[in-house]
Amino acid sequence: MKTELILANAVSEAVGALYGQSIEPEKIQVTVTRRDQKGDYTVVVFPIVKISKKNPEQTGKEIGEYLVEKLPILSSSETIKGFLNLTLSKEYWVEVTKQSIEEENYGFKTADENSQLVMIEYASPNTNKPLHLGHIRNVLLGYSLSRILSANGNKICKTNIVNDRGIHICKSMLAWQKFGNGATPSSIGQKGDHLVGDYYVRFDKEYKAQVAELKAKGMTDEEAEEQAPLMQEAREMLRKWEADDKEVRELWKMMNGWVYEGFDETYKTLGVDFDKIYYESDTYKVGKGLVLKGLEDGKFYKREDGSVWADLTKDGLDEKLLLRKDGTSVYMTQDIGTAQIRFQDYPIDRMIYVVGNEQNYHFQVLSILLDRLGFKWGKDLVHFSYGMVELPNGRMKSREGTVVDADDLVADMVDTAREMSKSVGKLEGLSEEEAENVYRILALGALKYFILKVDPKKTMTFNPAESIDFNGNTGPFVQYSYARAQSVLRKAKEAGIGDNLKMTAEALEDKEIEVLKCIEQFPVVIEEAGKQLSPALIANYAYDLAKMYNQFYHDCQILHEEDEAKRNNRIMLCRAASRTLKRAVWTLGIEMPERM
RNA sequence: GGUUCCGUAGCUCAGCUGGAUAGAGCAACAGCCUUCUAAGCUGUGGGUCUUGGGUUCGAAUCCCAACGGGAUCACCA
Repeated sequence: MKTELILANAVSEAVGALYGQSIEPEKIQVTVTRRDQKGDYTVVVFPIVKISKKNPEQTGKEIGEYLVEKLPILSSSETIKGFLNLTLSKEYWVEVTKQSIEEENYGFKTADENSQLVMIEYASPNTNKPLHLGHIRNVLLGYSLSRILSANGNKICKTNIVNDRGIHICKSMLAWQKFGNGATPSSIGQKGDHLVGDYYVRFDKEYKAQVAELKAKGMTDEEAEEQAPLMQEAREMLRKWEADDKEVRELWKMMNGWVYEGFDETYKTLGVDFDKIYYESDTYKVGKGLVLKGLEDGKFYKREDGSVWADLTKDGLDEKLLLRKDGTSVYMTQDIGTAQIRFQDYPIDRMIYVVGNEQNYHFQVLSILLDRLGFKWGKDLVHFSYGMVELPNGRMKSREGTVVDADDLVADMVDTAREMSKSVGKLEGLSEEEAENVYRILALGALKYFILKVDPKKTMTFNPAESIDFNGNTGPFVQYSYARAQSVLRKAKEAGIGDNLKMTAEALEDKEIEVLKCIEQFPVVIEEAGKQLSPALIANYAYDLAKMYNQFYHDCQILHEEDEAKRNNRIMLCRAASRTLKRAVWTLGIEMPERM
């Protein structure tokens, strides 16, 4: 049981015994004691004063004395200004260390047959452009959430819905047909998603030229945009695609195939994956069927022009289009279809969509519609909404070429990690291959931590120069703390200091208890992060622990300590701290280097 | 305009369901490498928590309003 809970229960009991009136344990606030005060846990006594009818000092003192008497894990109590500070016994901390080292799943819960199945959708790219910085935030958040929920004992299904159809893909296809000269990823040595993206850009360029030409001949903007031959050809291609034209479909399959290979590579370098990928080309028709059925059942209505709408005015929203007058489906219809198919494939208890906050309204509507159509999780679906990533000079704009490409960014960061490591002269003695792996781990650790440590719903600024920083509140700092601890453990082993050391309460020092207090909080943090769906909570926790450990590490001797009991304690602390760090950071998808 | 999110140090961000003197990092300045990793540690300076009300023993945190900023309100996805 969590320590906070034990203490809250005990206080509740104490209040009953001392003042003859009960108070529920939930109403008692137990928090970790401020670092500058003596004690480990603090009980706020103000709410109890009403029952005790005594002043806060007196009340705290009485409860404190009662608790120390009854609870063996407590060693002392002290009341300051209405805050009852409790100090736990040293034996207790020895026990915590033991648990955190020996329990494989310390702080984590394991899924069983009664666990909820949570499906998490993330990434959701279009197939006409490579992934960019915005996708990175999305993918890292989604993947981290899956790990956090898994650590909280949920069954997880990671999924991705690929938007593989529509006019945007036709634009790429058309430009490639016209200007590509048969270039393929292998023939020109370019990643498939980048190749296809380049032709999307090419389309735009040629199209604009045509529009300009037409306007010069006296057309209005609208006319020119409408009548430009390229746009007409792209529309024609989409019509052919819809009509299952063999040639267009072949081209579509081939080019999408290139894109998927490119995406897979990016996902792999980022260290994320999916259990099931859905494609809109497979799901968009299903939504149409559901909408028509809903129309029959009177849940939606048809306008004179033949378009189908949902009336959401009772829910405080407006009316939403579900099928165009020509009977084709829109975005919303597709999402309904995808939901249906997923529900058939898996017994989903909870659905989480990781999608940017520009779609808040869409998901509000989707939730109501799914609920209306009878999906049991529709009402409670979670739109995990995150803010945009901005650059120091403003939003990313593809037109201005300020989009930060995902692959380029990772490559840049690996380069920086390599340069910095070499200039500091670290990693000497490692093989080229081993060193490269460390650079990769550091670069990704920096990137992931930088993005995950901020509150998802806030728009964040991504400064390429600063994000690659390896000092201060960063991923590499956490990794560094781990690597140092590993180094101590390695050297202890080399020196023949055995594996089965025992921690002893008598030799336990205050500084060590500070670190252990942090380790003891780990299960609480994981649980809280699961409830709040917050990777940021864990990232900041990991930094706190790493910092505290580093401070501890810095001002005491470990291997050079002559007192054997103290030395053993410190080595054990290294082990406990590094394991907890590694476990914490696992939920963020960050790897730990054994040395750096 | 409607809906919604945000506003904390010069900059980037923490601050959980109200609790003690509002915290980190970066940047600036001053120290610390014959000792287990200096990607580190220690210290100094830097704040009207946007503003104004309210709730109460107690508010950065909860409520209301104002101001400022983002997103969205398409037969695009």
